[in-house]
Amino acid sequence: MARYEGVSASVIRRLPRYYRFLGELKAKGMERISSREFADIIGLTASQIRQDLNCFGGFGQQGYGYNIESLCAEIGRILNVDALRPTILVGAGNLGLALVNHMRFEARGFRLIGIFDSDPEKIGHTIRDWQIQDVARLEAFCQEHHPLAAILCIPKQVAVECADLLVQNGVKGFWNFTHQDLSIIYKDGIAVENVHLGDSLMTLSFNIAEVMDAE
Amino acid sequence: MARYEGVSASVIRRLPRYYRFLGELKAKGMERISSREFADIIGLTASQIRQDLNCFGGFGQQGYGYNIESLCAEIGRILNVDALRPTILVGAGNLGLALVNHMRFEARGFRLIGIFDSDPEKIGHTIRDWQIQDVARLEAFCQEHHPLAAILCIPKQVAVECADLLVQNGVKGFWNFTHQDLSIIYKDGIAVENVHLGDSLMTLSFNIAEVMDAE
DNA sequence: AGTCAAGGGTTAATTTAATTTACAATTGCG
DNA sequence: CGCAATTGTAAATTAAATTAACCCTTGACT
Repeated sequence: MARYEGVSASVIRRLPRYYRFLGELKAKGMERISSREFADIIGLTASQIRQDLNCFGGFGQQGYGYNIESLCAEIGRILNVDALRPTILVGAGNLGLALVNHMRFEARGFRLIGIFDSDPEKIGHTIRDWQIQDVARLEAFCQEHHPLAAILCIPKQVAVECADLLVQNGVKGFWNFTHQDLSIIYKDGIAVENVHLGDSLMTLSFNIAEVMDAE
Repeated sequence: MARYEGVSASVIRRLPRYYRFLGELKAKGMERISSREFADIIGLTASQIRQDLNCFGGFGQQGYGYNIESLCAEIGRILNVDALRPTILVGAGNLGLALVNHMRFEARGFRLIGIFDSDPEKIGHTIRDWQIQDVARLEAFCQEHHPLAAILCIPKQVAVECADLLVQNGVKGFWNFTHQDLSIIYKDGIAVENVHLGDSLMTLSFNIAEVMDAE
């Protein structure tokens, strides 16, 4: 049984936002906040925030509000940001490398343990602390180091083949930047977060057309 | 009046997916498809596809199905992928450059006309066809070349200042990779597409914890 | 030509989810 | 000790997404 079955996906998607804003407030030195103040900052309503949080338990105090530090810690625990799952990157192109250089994986529950690519030009090069390995060694690596998560920045044509191999070797989640919709393939038991940047850009295209027509 | 007021955001967000799959089918040489077949491929139901498309008009033929090429063209027209809006990139770090190198902007309604950064180390360097310019020249550049869209890959602290300057100089839409939620600031008249990769990664963290607990 | 099966257009019905409202219960503070 | 603030929570409301149903057109086959 999953920990939080029945909590809707939209609530889950708001948690990282709460976490992000709370982290900023904490950094500013604030100690407590009411749902109303928080709502103004984050752009929601007070009751929605209270209701979202109550899906997971009561983290506030009546008459006082929420303690920023402890609420932040609670949401971090719900999101499992301390898990430090062994994670690999497959595909060391521009995008993959940008992610390695930019993302604070350790602050979000992931620990990078390997980078793979098929391009002989790239294999052997070192990015930060990691040496790019031949994707041919992927299965052997999995059997030795047991990654739980994988970041896919590879061409669509090889995405399914690669993902299947990883699933068979124990990977439980994908951060998927390929054009292949993996969520269609793995219905249960595997977590997939698709990031379709192209779709996002086209949505923007539509919305720009809308606001320009509205004038 | 906007062109498609009243069409819900979730329908809009499905359009790029339709467009993407139709493009693949077209590339495979297929000519026609029924809503049922398409539903199986894309992972939805036939009637949802019919209903989504009917928000914009009737593109199919009863007893025949949809002509793939013309449906693809229609959706492209709705999404405005032929607009070729003058677009700038602000922030030439790893992520910004990965986007420039990877995204097919021209296929999605955008034409890159300039790249800006504040780092003297970067200014002057050439990426593909574009020379990185000093962000101090941003306003002058806008007044001369009138960009309509901007891709923001800059630190949170300068995001609002930069966005305000661009809005004042006619920019109508942002593809926002900063941690600053711009959609809170610009309610109407400006299109904002936030891409919070950190939030996406945390959502994955939650979902991996869920599937692992479910076992 | 005529018949029939296939399949989209369209409206209605259903289900589900998101949101708001409301108020009792609790706490901090003066 | 009492008041103002503010959460917890359930109920009510609203909105949206989804499914179902059926008519109508089209193309294919005889």
